[in-house]
Amino acid sequence: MKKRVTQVLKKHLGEDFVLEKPKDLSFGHYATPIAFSLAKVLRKSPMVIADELSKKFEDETIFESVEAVKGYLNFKLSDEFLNEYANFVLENPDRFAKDENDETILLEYVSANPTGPLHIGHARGAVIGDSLYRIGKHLGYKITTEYYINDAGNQIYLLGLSIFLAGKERVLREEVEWPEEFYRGDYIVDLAFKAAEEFGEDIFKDEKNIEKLSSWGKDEMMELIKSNLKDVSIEFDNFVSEKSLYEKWDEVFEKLKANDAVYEKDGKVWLKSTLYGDEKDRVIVREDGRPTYLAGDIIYHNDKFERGYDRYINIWGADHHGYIARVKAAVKFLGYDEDRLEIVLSQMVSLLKGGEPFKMSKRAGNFILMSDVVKEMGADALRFIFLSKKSDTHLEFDVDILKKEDSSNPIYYIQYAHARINQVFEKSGKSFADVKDVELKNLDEDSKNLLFTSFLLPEILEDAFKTRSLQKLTDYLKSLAAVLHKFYNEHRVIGSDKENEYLKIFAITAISIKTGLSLIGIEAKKRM
RNA sequence: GUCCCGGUAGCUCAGCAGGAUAGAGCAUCUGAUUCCUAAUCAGAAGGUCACAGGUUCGAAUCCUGUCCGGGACGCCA
Repeated sequence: MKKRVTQVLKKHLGEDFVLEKPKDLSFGHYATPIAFSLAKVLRKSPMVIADELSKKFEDETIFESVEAVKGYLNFKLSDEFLNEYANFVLENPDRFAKDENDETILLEYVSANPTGPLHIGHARGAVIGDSLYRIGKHLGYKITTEYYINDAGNQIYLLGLSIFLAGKERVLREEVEWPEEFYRGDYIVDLAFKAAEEFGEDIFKDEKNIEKLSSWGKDEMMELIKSNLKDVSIEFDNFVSEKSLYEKWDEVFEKLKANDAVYEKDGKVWLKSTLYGDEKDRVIVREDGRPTYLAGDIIYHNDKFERGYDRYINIWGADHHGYIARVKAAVKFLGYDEDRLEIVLSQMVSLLKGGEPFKMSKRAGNFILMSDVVKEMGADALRFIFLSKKSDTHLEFDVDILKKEDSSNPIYYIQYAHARINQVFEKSGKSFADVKDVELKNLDEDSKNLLFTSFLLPEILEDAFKTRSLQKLTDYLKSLAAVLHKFYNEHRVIGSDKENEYLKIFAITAISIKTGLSLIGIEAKKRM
């Protein structure tokens, strides 16, 4: 809809104008303050300019009126246009708000260490990533999702060691001296018992088995993580193992050397990341020859760029923000355009329950488990709350409030709007198809408003995706539901002389809500 | 000390590629149901947009500085 309007405006106003939605719909459906910016150039008052410009639109059937008000140019869409667009949506409900884009995107998210279950912080990134994927795909982008498994390095050894020691202590009932660093939490003990079942208790007698337990434990944890994700309807296209990438280390290292990106000092190899805006140079190979974590990420990003996507999006926890500069520097050293790599940060989450801090799970070693929260409030509510706030700001919420089944819970509010429409259709004995060909004309303001608001989905999606601001979609769904509820309270549908017109508009609204909800991973209910 | 995020209604937050009277939900108060689900709606009340300068016809929005809160500043991942 916005595209059509933009096209018509370009014809008369040129390329350069800002199209906005007036705060008050009574001004019009769209507006532009172009006269203000032209005022300086033309040395005329904005009012006069707007007045002159408005006359240019007299022959456009898409608008019912184009008015100049206090320097603004306000556009009201015509019934003719709205009806035509409504027909288009009802003919192709599955294609509503779909678009075509050639851009290919590699979206990496979650990528939590396979050393324990997912916690609430991971969940936020997971939900944002998944919804970005759903929306992007709907808009036609070719998106691949990927999970980077940190299965190399010290933390995997620590996992194996923790299981080993827990086995000694709890299965073999031996005295154990715990090191300073290890994974706590009852899930480690569970793993120890499971390992005893699978390999026999003797596995805890020889330290040589730690490696085996590491690898086995990592696989167990990946399965657990996948099932945590599945509980909120998230699946990945690819899983990439850090360990397997090291085969390419020599090759990548040569490339860095060839591009004069590294030097040796104190027996270590450093990346000259300072040259590209990092605070200091970073070690990528230690004195003992073991590559650092950054080395793995360099290989990984080299691998990503070799696969030739147009754009790379990483969703990271905000505690990694200091890491951005060095990875971008590495990408540049590898000869790729670092602007194609975009990092979306997901900030910290604080949870309350009944006004008190949400209890941390002893099972997880004092983290708030994603699975506990899902159990507490349900996947839909969790998804919704995470998506309704900007990703890069702190978020605090109370699970008890999101659990209530009334207006304080936006999900029920939206679901109820969708259910109401379906119940009206059911009561009327008609289907969407029955009202498809009804002509909408002489629409009253309320009808027009509901129809227009329902039509906004495509432009909202585009805006939300391009700015990576998914709260725009949840906000929109709330406001669309509000317009529907208001309409419902003020107009009787069944039995009115406009029954079929109203039903047709309701059908459009339902399609918009259902489509919007599906893109944030929530199924629209037909009855509540 | 450096960097990142934030400071908008009692609470949780939108708005911030400058634009019409700063919004929503919750909480508080008042009202609406013989009628398609009241899981709803209508209305009231609630604001020095942290502070101070600057740019502009116009600033919550952009720039500078200050204050306050959170986070990051590993050869951990």
